[in-house]
Amino acid sequence: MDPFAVLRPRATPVRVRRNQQVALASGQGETVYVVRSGILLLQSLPPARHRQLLSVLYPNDIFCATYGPPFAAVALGAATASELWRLPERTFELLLGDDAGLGQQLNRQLADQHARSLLHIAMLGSLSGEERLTSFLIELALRLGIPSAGGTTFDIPLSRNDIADYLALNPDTLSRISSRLKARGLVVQTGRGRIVVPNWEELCAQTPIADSLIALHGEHGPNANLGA
Amino acid sequence: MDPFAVLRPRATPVRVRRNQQVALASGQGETVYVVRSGILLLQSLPPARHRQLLSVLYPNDIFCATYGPPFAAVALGAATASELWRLPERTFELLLGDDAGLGQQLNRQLADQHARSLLHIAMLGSLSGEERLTSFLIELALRLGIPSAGGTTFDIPLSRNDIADYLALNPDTLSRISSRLKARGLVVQTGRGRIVVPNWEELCAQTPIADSLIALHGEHGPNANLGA
DNA sequence: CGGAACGTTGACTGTCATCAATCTCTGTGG
DNA sequence: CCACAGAGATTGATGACAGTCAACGTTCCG
Repeated sequence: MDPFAVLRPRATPVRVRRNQQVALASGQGETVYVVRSGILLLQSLPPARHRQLLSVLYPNDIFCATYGPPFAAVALGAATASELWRLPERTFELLLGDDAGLGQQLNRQLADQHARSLLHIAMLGSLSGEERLTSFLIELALRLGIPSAGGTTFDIPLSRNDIADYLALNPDTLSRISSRLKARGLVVQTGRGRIVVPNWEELCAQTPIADSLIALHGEHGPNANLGA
Repeated sequence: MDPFAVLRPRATPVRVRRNQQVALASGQGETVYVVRSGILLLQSLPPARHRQLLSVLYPNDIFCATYGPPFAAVALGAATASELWRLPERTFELLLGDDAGLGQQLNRQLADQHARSLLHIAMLGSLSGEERLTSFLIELALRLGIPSAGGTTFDIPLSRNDIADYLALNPDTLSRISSRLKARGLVVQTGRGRIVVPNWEELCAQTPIADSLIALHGEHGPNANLGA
């Protein structure tokens, strides 16, 4: 159930609050992070340019500064209060050497994250703004949604600006798009940052990558039923 | 020098011609491919929609169907005549278990490829069409360029449409952009699909991600000098 | 209550996609 | 060797979508 539980004795737990940044260039040797709970955002901050969110990290996701992208302005920030495990890269590699099964788990995990990045490329490259937002809502519903009376309910852990930067849209444009979705009844807003999807099939019909999203995110949330 | 040479005795060499597709869903068990020479393109072909190139694979890059993205219409095609090594996934995992150093090499390689995907997300998300094309030309120059009299020379192994699909641009728009670059003297065309970059610094100044491109692609080509 | 941050909406602008016409290159056959 | 056909590349005209700027509303702080 918990593929990385074996790391626990060697890991340093780290708690971060919402909007807190996680130090990456820690000086003394590189570090591996394993997300235990919460949601983190990998972002690039090019000078004098819009921030771009590169990926959203969910529990069990792994981030490693050396394995990660070597560009200057990359940072890891918390979208919600989160718990991480921190391991020195050297320790991590020793543990991998000891346990072949762990290495295989690691490969699968990293491959899964890579696949999500590739899907995100396809999203940015070939979908319209409206399709991108519906795709993202489907992703969140799969990860965070809980079945409820009027449909699937979930909180949106990212701010408006975060979502805009993730989907490569302007915050203004994003606001327009989400107003359109609400007007069409595809989503219902119930309180600040809380969303209900009344008709799952109809939402999925709005984007050509619904199947891929279900394949990549469907088995992680508390509601594998949505994939069916 | 050749981190994956140990795979040779267990691998099946596969040769592909330009534009040939590599079968992915091989039925009996999953397969791992290691690129030995040439350039391959990972593409997604959503129904009734534009093709999107997800990544460009260079020698030593690894592709594995299970590790790769699980969406329906993903295919691997050859941009140039190429040679691959094919291994059953099971064999690959056994070899990894035998040799801890190999596992570490594999992790580094996959991490490098993931970093390239993240950089591509940043490209699509935050760069203009013109910046995307110059970034791609820098990438090709780093990988394929050879120093010559008037600057750095290289052949472009992708067709116009391939490049457009990779950069998420329309072929028409791409043509306009490349005409603009030629008019500004940033690149010089010498024959079909052959390019000379007369002024490397000036080309790099056109994109904010030049440093990242050099970090990710600079140590692979025959001209590490460009990174300096 | 006031202020700041964030979100929404409208008017305008710019970039890129689309469609269509023309041009260039390449290979083929007379 | 030249003419021709076909594919691919270029270029122009036009339109749609998203970005920008500005004004207004809302929420959440002190």
